[in-house]
Amino acid sequence: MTATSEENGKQKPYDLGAHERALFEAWKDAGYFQRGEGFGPDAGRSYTIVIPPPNVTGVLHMGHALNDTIQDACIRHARMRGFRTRWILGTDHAGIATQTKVDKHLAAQGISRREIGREAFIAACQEWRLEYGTTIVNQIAAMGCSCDYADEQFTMSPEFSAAVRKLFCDWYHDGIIYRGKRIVNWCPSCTTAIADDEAEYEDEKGHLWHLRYPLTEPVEGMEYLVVATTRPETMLGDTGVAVNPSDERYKALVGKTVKLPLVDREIPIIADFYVDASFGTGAVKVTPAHDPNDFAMGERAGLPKINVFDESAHVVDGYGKFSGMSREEARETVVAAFEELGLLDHVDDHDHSVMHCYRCHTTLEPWLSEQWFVAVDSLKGPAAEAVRSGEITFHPARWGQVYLDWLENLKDWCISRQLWWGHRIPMYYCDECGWQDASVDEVEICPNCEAQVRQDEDVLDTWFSSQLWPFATQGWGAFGNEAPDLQRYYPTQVLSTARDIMGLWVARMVMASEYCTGRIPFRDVIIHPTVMGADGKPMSKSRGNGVDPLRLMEDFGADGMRFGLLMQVTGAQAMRFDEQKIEGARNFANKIRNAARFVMMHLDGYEAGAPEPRTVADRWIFSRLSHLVAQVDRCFENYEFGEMTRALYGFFWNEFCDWYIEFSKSRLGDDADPADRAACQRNLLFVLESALKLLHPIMPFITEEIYQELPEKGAPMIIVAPWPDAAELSRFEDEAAERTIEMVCSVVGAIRSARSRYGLSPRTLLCACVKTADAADGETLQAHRSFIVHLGNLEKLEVGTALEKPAESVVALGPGLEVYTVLAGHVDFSEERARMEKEEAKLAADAAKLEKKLSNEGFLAKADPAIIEKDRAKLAELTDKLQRMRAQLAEIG
RNA sequence: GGUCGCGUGGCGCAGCGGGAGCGCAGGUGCCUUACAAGCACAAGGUCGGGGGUUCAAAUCCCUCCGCGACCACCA
Repeated sequence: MTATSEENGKQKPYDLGAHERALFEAWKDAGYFQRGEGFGPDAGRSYTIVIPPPNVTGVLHMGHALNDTIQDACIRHARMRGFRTRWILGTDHAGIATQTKVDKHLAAQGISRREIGREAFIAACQEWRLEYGTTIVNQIAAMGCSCDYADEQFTMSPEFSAAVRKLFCDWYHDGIIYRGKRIVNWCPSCTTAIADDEAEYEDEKGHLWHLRYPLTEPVEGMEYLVVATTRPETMLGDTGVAVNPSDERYKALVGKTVKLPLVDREIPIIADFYVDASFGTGAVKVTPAHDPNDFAMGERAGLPKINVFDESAHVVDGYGKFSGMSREEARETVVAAFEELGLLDHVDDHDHSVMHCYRCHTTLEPWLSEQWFVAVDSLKGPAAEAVRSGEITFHPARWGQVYLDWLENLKDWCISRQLWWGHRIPMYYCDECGWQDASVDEVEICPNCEAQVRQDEDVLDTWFSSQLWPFATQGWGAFGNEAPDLQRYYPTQVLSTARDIMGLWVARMVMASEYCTGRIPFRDVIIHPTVMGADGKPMSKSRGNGVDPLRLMEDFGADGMRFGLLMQVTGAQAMRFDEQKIEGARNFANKIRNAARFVMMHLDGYEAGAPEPRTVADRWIFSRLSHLVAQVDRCFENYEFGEMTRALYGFFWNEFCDWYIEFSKSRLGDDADPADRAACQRNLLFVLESALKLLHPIMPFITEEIYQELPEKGAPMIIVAPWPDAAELSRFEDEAAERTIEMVCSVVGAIRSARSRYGLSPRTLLCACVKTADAADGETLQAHRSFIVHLGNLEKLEVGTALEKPAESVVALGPGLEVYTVLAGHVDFSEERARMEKEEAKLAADAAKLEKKLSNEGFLAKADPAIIEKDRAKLAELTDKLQRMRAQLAEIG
């Protein structure tokens, strides 16, 4: 929907890797992409998403890649939760974008649009659409997006056209659509009106010309009035000069007239509060036909509106030598003429912003013309209320205010475009009797006098049809609110989009939906951050900082790109694209594959059964899994995708792989207890399968691929496998187990650290002993000695409360325990001493800081007792550790 | 002009009132039979400047500086 112009080159469709393509086809063939029936307790609830329809001639860019990943994650999550899901896919005809492209294409063959005429041109557009329209849909498929490909929509399909005509007629008959002669932003190159939102401002260096306008009759000795303007050429259409009514300098002049030079027109001097007395000379030339503010002043003062430019911005007939000149020529000539007449007072440099066409970048001309408008006053109230009442929620929430501000400042919307590619305005006119009406059906004969009628030549703004997207895609045009799909799948749940079309599209959908269906179009609006280039600037061709998502998929896989993109999502308004993150995600996918391989290759003698925590390691990983599920659920609820990916990554890599799989190794060997091995196998599978499910919305391909290899599975494919139940898993939460594993890990870490400090190979077998202050801790460690022996690569491990420090050993202090690693012959005691002194100093400093805090009366009086208690415990631990460290130091002398 | 976002170790970011974290890059040691797209260990920051609120501030408020977006627009 946001414009991407890939110049007429045909984009090579992304070639899915063999695995990805096969999985995609399997999902599609099984019908999982189509309107789902749902399952489980939520089967009655619908979850619909409409894709922001990309331009039919567009190609996938990073914005789409991010946005479509977000939507696919949401819809896959909902599908696994058992909702009736539907992700509506389709493309936008993109009036001006497509027309420009086809125009260029024809021009390259020496064909002009005007020569071949409207019908032939539209046929050319259709041809173009058929040729290129599948490109972006295939690219979306390559990403693995689970859209309803079997029911692809198009904003100019017959069904959609019927909806567009219906709304136009309804609004016309309700008096919401009206025709008027107004100033519009006119593109002289595209020769069409452009909506305010479609105009782009660019700062330009310009001049402020000070022109003398001779008074018709001198007033109080004044012969002339000096006006300041940035656009001298428009003076040909001046019909007045305005000053501020409270401006003392000009009070005597109000009501008098000046003789407009060059055209010799006598025009009045009027007073209007719009004029800023402090700017320029305080006197403004008024050109109602070529400036929106002048138009307004002209209306107030009843000035005539004289159009001096034609549709291509050349001076119209009747202006002598100026006629036929372009804007630029006319400017030079007018200024020269003033200079010649001695009426050019002076010229200042002046920077100002100038409107340009968002399509072709031609400078826009404010131009008076007959156009169709939508009166927004009656529409904006309900649209604002929907957000104010919380019926529609923005994520992040602050965008709600931006939305409301946009509505607040909304002015009537110019919907007519002087293009050919688009929905032709369904207005019919009888030139014989003057009959005119809007009609849903085609009209050929005047119902009044039976003469031939003609249809309006203009087409509608593309956004006019886009605003119907959530419901016109569901049968509203043909069946109104009774449409079966509408009843089942409306309102939609989530709309995810970029912020630049918040007003243009989001707000208009709300207004249209409230009017047409009486309901909101969606409940949650996700405004995702803008993907910036590596330099922090918006991606653009001219900057050359763009990244092609197709290339990313080739290099890192669709899963890698998806996960890597979501990892970078923050609540901020922009994200700086970092390809290293995509690479990291690819590595993560590889890690998942390898972990799965490990689990699968240790299934000898596997027997199916329920997961059952048997060891503390089991209890620990189950507890961690339970927390993870709850966290991922929370992230989905709040649409926090960055946090979600970080949580999944951390769990899978740093907990499941780094520790749980390592713990498992000693339980899976030939000499292991068969009952424990069986439990371990089941538990590994259980955690793996759960993690795969949690990862599936983001990494659909690899998770499905592995799921298919699992020895048993609860669903034919993971895409419809039931989502892990946080409430059910919460019974596994086990703080004691988490603490125990923390202790075990810290002992292993102490041994590894000692080994590494002295440059010993991890293969060197060592002896260690752990002295605990608490007998229970000793027993716990004893119970897990195989883990410690295994991960610490020990040949001997002693645990006890009354152990002596072994000779030739180094020490590490933990809470209530001392880990001695024997490094016979390797220890450098001076180095060891230095290290321990450094640690002692740190402990002393930390303890002192805490002591100071705990002796602060204000703190004791006002702080949360739980905090105080925590700090006291912390201090006790630090003090204890400090004493033991000092004892250790004394011992080594 | 208005509104909003961002300034945290070399880089990209998380944390948003009570112990400064993650990823990448860089360092050291390892091809430990799931994974070198890997493993282990270690190093690295007075959280943009200043002021305020608080027992307590990276976290809240004000202000300044720097970067950026959006909306409006001055003839």
